[in-house]
Amino acid sequence: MGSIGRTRQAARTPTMKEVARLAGVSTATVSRALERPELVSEETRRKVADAVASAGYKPNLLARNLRKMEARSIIVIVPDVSNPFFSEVIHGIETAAHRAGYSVLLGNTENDPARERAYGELIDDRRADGMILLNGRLPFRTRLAGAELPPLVMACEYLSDQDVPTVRIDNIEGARRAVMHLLGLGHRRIGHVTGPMWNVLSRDRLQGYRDTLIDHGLPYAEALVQPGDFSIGSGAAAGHALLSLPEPPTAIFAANDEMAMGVLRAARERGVAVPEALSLVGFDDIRFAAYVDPPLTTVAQPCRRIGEQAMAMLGALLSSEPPEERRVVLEAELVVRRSTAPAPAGR
Amino acid sequence: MGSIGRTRQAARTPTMKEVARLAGVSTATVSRALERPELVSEETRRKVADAVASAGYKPNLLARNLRKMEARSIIVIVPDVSNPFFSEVIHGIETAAHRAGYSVLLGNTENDPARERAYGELIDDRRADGMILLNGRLPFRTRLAGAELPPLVMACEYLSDQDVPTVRIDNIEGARRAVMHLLGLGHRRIGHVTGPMWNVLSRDRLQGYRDTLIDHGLPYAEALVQPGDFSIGSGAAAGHALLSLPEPPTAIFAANDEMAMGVLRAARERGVAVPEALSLVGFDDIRFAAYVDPPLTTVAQPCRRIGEQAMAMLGALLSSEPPEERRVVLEAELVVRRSTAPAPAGR
DNA sequence: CTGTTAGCGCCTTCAC
DNA sequence: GTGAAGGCGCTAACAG
Repeated sequence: MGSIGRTRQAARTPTMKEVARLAGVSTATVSRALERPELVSEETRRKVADAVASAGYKPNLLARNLRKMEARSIIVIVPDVSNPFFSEVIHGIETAAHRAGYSVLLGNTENDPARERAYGELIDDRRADGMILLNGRLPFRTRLAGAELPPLVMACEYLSDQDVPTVRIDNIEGARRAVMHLLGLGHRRIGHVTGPMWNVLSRDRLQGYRDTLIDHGLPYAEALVQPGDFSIGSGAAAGHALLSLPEPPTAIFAANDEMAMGVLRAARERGVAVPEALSLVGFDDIRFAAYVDPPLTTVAQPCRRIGEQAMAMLGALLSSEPPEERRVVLEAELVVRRSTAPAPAGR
Repeated sequence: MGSIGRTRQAARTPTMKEVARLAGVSTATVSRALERPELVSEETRRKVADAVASAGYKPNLLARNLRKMEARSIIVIVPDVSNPFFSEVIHGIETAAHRAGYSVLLGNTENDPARERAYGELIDDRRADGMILLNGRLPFRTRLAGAELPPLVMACEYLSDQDVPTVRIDNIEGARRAVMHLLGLGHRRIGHVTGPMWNVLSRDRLQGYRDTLIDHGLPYAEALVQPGDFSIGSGAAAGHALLSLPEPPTAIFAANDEMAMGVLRAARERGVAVPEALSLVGFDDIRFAAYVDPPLTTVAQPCRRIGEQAMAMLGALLSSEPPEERRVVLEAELVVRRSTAPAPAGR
């Protein structure tokens, strides 16, 4: 096609060739002047800079990426961006990625394995160099062994049967701290609202709950453990179930903050005062945990830091530095607010 | 370099050329078989499909994107992903983008103009085809006129002095509905907590508040209007200020839900019962508005739909269809919960 | 220090 | 219906 057919649209956007012409050098030199100026003489560097400015040139990253065979972006696979816990982690990832010169692609999956896989393929497609998983399932159809795995880091969740680089907290220990706090306040009948049992985090928190009770010579009573699914509604249902027991618990540990809020609602609906008649501990410390009434005592996950560290680890993987550790476990701290109080004297 | 030097790494990932060889056709044919199968004979199509399968071939989108000069991705510029309101909108955007075959790049800016610009440049860089803005400032150094604007849609916010495609609600009307509700309950002293005044949405909501009062023959009293910045803390401060007035309001309309929660806290701290002694209306209807105590009456923005529509509009822009309308205004509905009640009889 | 050359992997006329 | 050829814009050897 001759210059006649060229549309205004296409004519816009100067290319490196034009900059080279303007500066009176070769494109190779322009390229160098831009990416490794130390290889270019002071003077040439200036000529190029001027040409770039006067042409309003911006390198075409599509071309650069093809040439270098890298996308300079990573994909974050997450069940639900609008979940306050995940969005905090993503915030951390984004910060670290930006710092490292990577863009963040968002893959919201609603827990649909098909969508997980679709996003996982972005790596084969070469549109993403690496991937951070905020859920506990690898997004591949076939079971890959360690060496075949693409650059990938799991954040929050983890896999016990595979060696996948991971950043998370110790959920068993977190749960232990929650229960210890309640025991320290004199509670002996402590209920638990679990997350979904297909989730490792739920299982770990349950285990932390049970182990701590047993370690302290208390019985593990199935009746005091109600299943939930991390939603507020499920927490409310579980709360009602526990509070209508013949001998209701004086304290409840919920496996996340949303469910704790549900329990709170159930307690209110039944006229059970928190913390006077019922102490309540959540998990995660999402943004609103401090603003319910009463403010929620909870096990705080360092969400942002988890995100930042996960990205840092992925960055190391991508530059094929051996990441210093493939399994980082951060501290989760109990934040005591006003939803917990000493056990009622009666019992 | 000969085949000797080829690393295992590079050898992996079959290219279209190899598929062509396997199928005994040209690369052009493979390309066609993949993208426009109707141009290829039944039989060739099958041969190609077989070759693709046996080679485990996946097209390299980096190359495709360069060739077609499009990135198939859009960038979402947002002040804070972990803000529950924004994350809902993003959720909607992501859903629509996925459906339309676009990837979503996340640009979190913390309201830093430099970062806004950095992300805005992704379009010049050709790493993004279009952009959705969740804040009210164009991310360009120079003031661009209409025709020069890249494909861009503003969601939630808008610019009054420029013709930028926009999806949002009518904030003046939303505020009016909030105040009408309070008036209908018999309140006559109604306070308002504003958002930051550099924000159009804040100004609109304030205007809706004032206009409605005046339309109903009530005075607009500066003392009843307290500035906030959309944060819970600022809401609490404003709440204290309003409640310590000689003649405190019997109702408060806060320009967003977080600030309403802050007011709620202030009321609690001062022993003012909500809704008995103080009615409270928020704005946005974020996820947790329904779960504070008492559940918050609020003006609900259709966050997801705003996101989806914004992406739909951007999609139209990108395929250079003339979008049907460049300014969509969605309905915001008042959701009445339990934080509002008839005005105390006394006054 | 700089220019020449040769593609990255794909798509798209243009002929046949 | 198919193949040959050219090139998207850039960078990485390799000479000079």
